[in-house]
Parts: sequence; C-alpha cells; structure tokens
Amino acid sequence: MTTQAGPDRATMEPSVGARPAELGLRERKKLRTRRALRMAAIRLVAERGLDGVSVDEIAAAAEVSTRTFFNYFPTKDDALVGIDPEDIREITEALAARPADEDPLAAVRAVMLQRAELIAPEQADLWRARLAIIRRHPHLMTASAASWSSYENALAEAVGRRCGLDPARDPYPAVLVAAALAIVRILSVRWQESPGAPLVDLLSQAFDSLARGLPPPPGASPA
Amino acid sequence: MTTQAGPDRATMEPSVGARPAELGLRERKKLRTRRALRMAAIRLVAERGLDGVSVDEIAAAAEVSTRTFFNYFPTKDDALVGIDPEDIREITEALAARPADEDPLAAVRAVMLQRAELIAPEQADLWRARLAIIRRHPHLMTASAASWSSYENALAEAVGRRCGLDPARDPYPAVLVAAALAIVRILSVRWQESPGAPLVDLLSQAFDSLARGLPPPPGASPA
DNA sequence: CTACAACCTTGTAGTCCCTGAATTTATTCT
DNA sequence: AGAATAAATTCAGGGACTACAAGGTTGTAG
Repeated sequence: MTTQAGPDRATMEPSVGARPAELGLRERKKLRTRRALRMAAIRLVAERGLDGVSVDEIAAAAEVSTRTFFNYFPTKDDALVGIDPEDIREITEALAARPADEDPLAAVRAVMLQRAELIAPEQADLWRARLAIIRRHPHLMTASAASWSSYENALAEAVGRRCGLDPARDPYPAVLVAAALAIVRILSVRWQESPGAPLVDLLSQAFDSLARGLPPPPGASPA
Repeated sequence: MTTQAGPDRATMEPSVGARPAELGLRERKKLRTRRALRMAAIRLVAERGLDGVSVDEIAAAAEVSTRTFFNYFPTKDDALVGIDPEDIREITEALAARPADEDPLAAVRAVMLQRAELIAPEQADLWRARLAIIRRHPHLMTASAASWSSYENALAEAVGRRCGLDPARDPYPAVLVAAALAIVRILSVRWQESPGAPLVDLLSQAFDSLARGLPPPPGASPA
C-alpha cells in the first residue's frame, strides 16, 4: 500500500467474495503483500502503460524486493490480469451450490451474473482500470498465461461434476465453459469502452443469445 | 531446413490453402524463411521442450540470424502457435464466399470444417506435433500473444459484414466467433490426445451442440 | 520464554527474450 | 549497369525470469 489515500479501505482489491477472518499472521501478511503487488501493478500500468513500468518498480511500490514479486506471480502479466486461486475456489463453490436440476448453461450463467453484480457497485474503478489495460494490450485479453487455462479447467470440472460427465472424455463441459468465459471476456471489455448499459444486462443478453443457439439478432440483414 | 530428410517436401508447412505462384523472388524467399523458422521451432521444441530451446538455436537451425527471427515473429511463442496473416486472409475470404442467406453460425461452421478437412490427410503429423506442444505448455493454448486476438477481430469483422452488423457496436459477431474458435481450440487438442475419431466429426458434433444452445448432452444426469 | 523447525524474504549472478540503430547484402526498377 | 528499395546482419543494451544460498519471521512445543 504505497502513497494511497485511505489505508483502511483495504478491501479495494479485485477479489469479490468475503474471506475467512481466521488466518494466522503469516497468511494475512501474504494476502496483504499479494494485494499490494496487484494494486501497484494495476495503478502504475494504468498510468504509464505496460512497457513504461518494470517489475522492479512494481515491487518497490509494494515495498518488497523484486525477487519476492516472483514468489507471488509467475509473470508480470499475471499480477495485472491473472486469476486468484481464491476466486477460482469461490466460483466453483458457487457453481456447486446451484440447484442440482438446473440446466448447466443456466447455472454457469447465474454464477457469472451474480459475480458481475457484486463487482459493479464497489470496485468498478479498479475493474475499469484493469479492463482499460487489457484493451490497450490485446495480448493480455486471452492470455494471463497459465491462470486463465487453469480457470477454464477448474470450471469445466465443476460443470462436469454437476451433470455427471467426465470433462476428460466428453468435450461438453469444456466447450460450455469456454463459450461462457468468452462472453464474460468480450462483454466486460465492451462495458469498459461504453459506460452506458450495466454489465449485468450486457451479459444477460449475450447468455440469452447463446442459450438460443446464437441466432442472427434482430438488426441483422436477412438476405 | 537443417538436417532433415526430404528437402523437397517443402510443402509440409502448417498453412493449408494454395498460394498464388506469381510472386517475386524476394517474396518467395520470405515465405521460405518464415516456413523454415516455424518448422525449426516446432521440431526443436517437440524434441526438447519449450524451455530447452532458445531463439538463438531456432534461428541457427533455420540458418538466419537471431535478429531476423524477430523480423518474422514478434515472439518465440508466435513461431510455434501464431496464426499466419495469410491464413487469416484465406479464412475471411472463405467466409465471404458462403451463400449470403446462410445463417452466420452455419457459415462459420462450414468454413472451420472445410479447413479441418484439408488439414487432416496431408499435414496431420505437423499439426499433431504442434498440438502436443500446446498440451505440454498450457499457456500456449489461449495465448499465442496478439495473433489470436487479431484473428478473432478479423473473423468478427467478416461475420459482421455478412449480417450487416458493426462489430464495434453489436457484440453478436465477436461472441459467435469466440465461441466457434473455442470449439476449434478445444476439440483440436482433444483430437490430438485420442487419435480415435476424425477431427471433422468432433467439430461437427460440437457445432451442432452450440447451434442448439448447448443443451445437456444425452449422457448427462438429469437430476 | 526459549529452542527449534518451517517458511518467507532477500541478494547475487546469470540466461534468455526482445528492441533500436547503424551497416551490409540482396533484389527490383529504370 | 546503376540507382532505389527492402531485407539480413551486427552490435549494444534493457528487462523478465530463475537457481542458489544466505538471513529473518512466524509457528510450535517443551
């Protein structure tokens, strides 16, 4: 937490759900360091661009050594757009908590919308900064290196568990998850670009379209 | 083309369509260099793993300087899994050539299946090697840096042109393309893992499922 | 509260990726 | 052939990232 306004608004971190407060000092410090590094990375890169900021500077802003940075994130990119293992856990749990007879796509849709709801009011600024960075550096969009990949895998497993399919044998869960995440990815960036409609509405429409088999939308030319 | 068997099988390159033969010497040499670099990269990394091969070695194997490597590929990863601008052109043209009254998703599906057909018989080995590399280094899956991103954008524009939608305003083309490419990506890797069914069949089923709105498949548990 | 083990952080040294600029070599045009 | 153009090479350098070997902090058990 470098030279920032409110030192007590420690909850202004890209993560969404509540964390268990019962952690030892060591664990709490690790979470703080991780947050500080992530915030410093996002803030500095938002100001100066990806190539205008070195890992050394990010580490210095978070008041740890450069070497320590790489103990927390395998890559500079991951500090910016990587997915927290914590978030993955929350999402898969939310998915498992949906009613068992719910359609798989509907369940994934509900979880994603719920998270978009939670994000919108509180930490919109931080997410907008993040998305603006992604927009300016397209390789961050799909990438974020290994983390997005493990995200997909974890979600696919959760979906597979829901509907009794082995994701390693049946491609259905992986395809569903990939399509859903593509929607989140694309509409998030769009939402950042034009502050008009709420993100939840954009996602909702896109998921509707997906559930109907992506028919040509009303505005499309028929012939 | 280092110490390889047949120097005359120069057509064994990951690209698929036919190239116009009317090119100057300079252009032909550039294509050859690009191919040599790509092949050397895939071959060496398939043998020794991603971290066991340096750009210097790839360049040496292709008999150009290290600096020249970066004149052809912005990144080491791109030499392995990047998409050729040439391929993008071919695909968008194929998309434009589909009947105008065809459903957008059906058109994209047709183009992807057609390309899968062309790949299968001839260059299966090279593609298998490529896919095996991707499987061993998950960050290459989604990534390949900027090239997938521009691939998505180009395709989205082509789809938008087909159905009279501006991809910058309406998210439909981008979502459709992302879902389609996710299918290609996932099923390709799956096809590499288990050499059973032909790639075209796998893709065909997945596109069917997508067009029906991703309903839970037969094997799924209902309650 | 002290000893001890486990873990985290740090510094060092080095490899490799990637880039800009200047120079040299190869193709194309006239 | 000679001029114009484009590509390949050399050189110098910054920055990402890693293995290794200390040194500090935290948890734990007597």
